[in-house]
Amino acid sequence: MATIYDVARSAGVSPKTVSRVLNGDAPVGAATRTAVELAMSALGYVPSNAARMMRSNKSGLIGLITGAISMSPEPTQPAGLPELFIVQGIQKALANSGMTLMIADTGGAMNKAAPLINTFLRHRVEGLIFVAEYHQKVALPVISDGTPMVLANCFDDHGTPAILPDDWRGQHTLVARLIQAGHNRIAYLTLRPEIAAGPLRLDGYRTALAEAGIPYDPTLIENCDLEGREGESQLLWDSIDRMLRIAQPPTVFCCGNDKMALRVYGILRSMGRKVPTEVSVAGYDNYRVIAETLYPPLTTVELPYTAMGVRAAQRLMAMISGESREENGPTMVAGPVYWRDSVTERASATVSHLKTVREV
Amino acid sequence: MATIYDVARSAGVSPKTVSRVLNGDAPVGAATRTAVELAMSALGYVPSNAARMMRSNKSGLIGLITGAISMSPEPTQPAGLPELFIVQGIQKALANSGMTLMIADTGGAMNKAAPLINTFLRHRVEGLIFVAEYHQKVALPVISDGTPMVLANCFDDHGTPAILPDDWRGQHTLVARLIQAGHNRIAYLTLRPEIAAGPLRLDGYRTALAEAGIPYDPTLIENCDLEGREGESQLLWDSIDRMLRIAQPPTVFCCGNDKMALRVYGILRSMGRKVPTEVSVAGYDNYRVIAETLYPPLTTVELPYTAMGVRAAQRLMAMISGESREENGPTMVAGPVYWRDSVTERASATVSHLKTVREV
DNA sequence: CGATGTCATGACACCGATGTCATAAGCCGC
DNA sequence: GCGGCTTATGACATCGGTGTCATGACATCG
Repeated sequence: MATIYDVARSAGVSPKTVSRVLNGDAPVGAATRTAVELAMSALGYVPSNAARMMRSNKSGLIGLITGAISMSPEPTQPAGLPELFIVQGIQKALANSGMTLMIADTGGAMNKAAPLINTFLRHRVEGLIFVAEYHQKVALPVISDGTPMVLANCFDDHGTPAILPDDWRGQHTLVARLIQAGHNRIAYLTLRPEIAAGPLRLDGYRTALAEAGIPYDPTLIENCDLEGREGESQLLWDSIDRMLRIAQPPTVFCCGNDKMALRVYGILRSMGRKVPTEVSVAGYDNYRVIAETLYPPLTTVELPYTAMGVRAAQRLMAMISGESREENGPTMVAGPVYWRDSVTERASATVSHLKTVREV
Repeated sequence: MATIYDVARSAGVSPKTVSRVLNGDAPVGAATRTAVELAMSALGYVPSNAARMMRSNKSGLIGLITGAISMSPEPTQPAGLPELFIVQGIQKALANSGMTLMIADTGGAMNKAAPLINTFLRHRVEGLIFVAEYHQKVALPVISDGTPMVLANCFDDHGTPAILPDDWRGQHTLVARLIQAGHNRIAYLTLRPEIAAGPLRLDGYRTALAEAGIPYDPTLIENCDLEGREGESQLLWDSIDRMLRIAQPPTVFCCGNDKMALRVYGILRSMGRKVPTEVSVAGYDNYRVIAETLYPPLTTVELPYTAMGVRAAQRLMAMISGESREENGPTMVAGPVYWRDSVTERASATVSHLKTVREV
């Protein structure tokens, strides 16, 4: 690999002059400049970032640690997708910053995070982002030197800046709109409560009901999330069957996520119930492969992964530039409701203008 | 950030001795060693990769370029997933090599590949991998210096080493098994022919039929892939409706991909046909979110993305170590058929031992 | 006991850029 | 014609590690 000295010799100038042509930080004579540029392209010269970094102490690198590029233990899960979208957002926000993103993977094992952080520190990254697969609490080793770090889709005990989805608001908005559309018997097939999002969303659901003066009915709630284990379809079938038999059956099923909604479609149809004319269905995640491919398309709440990535990158850049080194507290990012055809509007509801709502 | 000189001064030794403790490349006295280690942890010393690289000219970096971390123009597509799996495979294969993976994204625009390659070259990556979203031909700028490169899920005109899915073999194996299971009227709802995989798979289908002595019937073929545009569901409905009305209707629908199969499930059920007792369905991709979530689970062919990633990394490592600098020609990777409950076994077929075949 | 070898350690140069300072040429105003 | 200024360029030190070689203290061997 050619060096700046090779170029200098070939062009008959000093290395420093070549450096000046490269960086344009001082005037260079026109003839000299072209001679240098010629030599550079003739030799296929590419400057070494390592050498540049030695002097400037600026690496131009951002380290990103994620757990889901590697295979998840449960292949049924839409593993990796959330993180992928978050990474997309980060890429997007970083694209024009001149920073290069370095991505490493924990291989699913949290204990690999420490060595990865170390690798990044050796490369003198100017900032670190840790992305989690789902909204959760994490325990990362403390970074002793001052390298700024941001958590995305997770939080810790040390008050590290975090970007989180606003699960409460998402569910609340969805349920409020369902009510607005004339539904008042709203079943909720929930995620398991151990997931951080579970209780938050349930609370959003209850608050929306309460605000509309609709009593909370535990009969319409069922945890149908078995963490991917067998029997989920059966559990769903039984729950739906039970709820449809009660005196005032639900007119809409809110599902913990879109994948559950996909199953609910199949179950309702196998039961001979038409979606959405007889029963409405709503999901959560706006997992597009499912939500837009299903017929009818699924009403759901977007988990604003891309937006979270953008925010994470922006917050990190602010910390790097020293603007807001210690502006603590998590940033909550709410996602819009995507109103599609899986939910009917019932008598006396006048919300036709809500068709396919997109607020980004 | 503490340097090796700080550590040396703090431990009362020379920098070179600290270096020896770090690398263990020469004997160091026990007392000296502990003194150095103490000083290192007290100062929170992290060696600089840049400085190390200056001398050794070994970066320990592998550059990975992908187009699908960024948002695809058509959000309905299962964008990014294939590349994600390929990247998983690459990570897996590289995990124990001591190499660090640097991932960059073209943002979907191919013309951004050149500057990204340049960034990588500045970082003196020891190898490059380019990953494409689907099996296709690409035109990348030639790398003038000797940095080895491997293409994954794509190929070019220069004979750059490439890792490709064996689409012909995949479809061939699936259809051969369908025949073995007693089906001889096999409909094929194809991908659009512009996609590299399209013609390859169709040829695999025809060859399998021919080998079994089953005549090829164009009535059973229809291109139902509108590239994500509107009307795909309608087109599918019409095609299926037409095929089910012909004299000898198909007993199984082979779909160009699993997403199409998801739609076909819905259409068949809306038509009142039971899957799989009345009609069987098969997909392609083993897109697990769909294939395993559907009821009944979908028989499909795996696109061996992870395996392709592993192969790509292995081939690159071989090139880096100089073993097979110029072993040209693409590497074809075949994926197994996942035999699930969406296909019935018909009279006189004795293939019960094939239930859930997994060959990895 | 002197020759040889191993162990433990340090001095110094070097990798490839860039910051600092010096220098020489050309131009201006007085 | 001289001081002062800008322009164009180069010499040299420096960043933080590591390779090479030298050195001194012991241990071993014939």
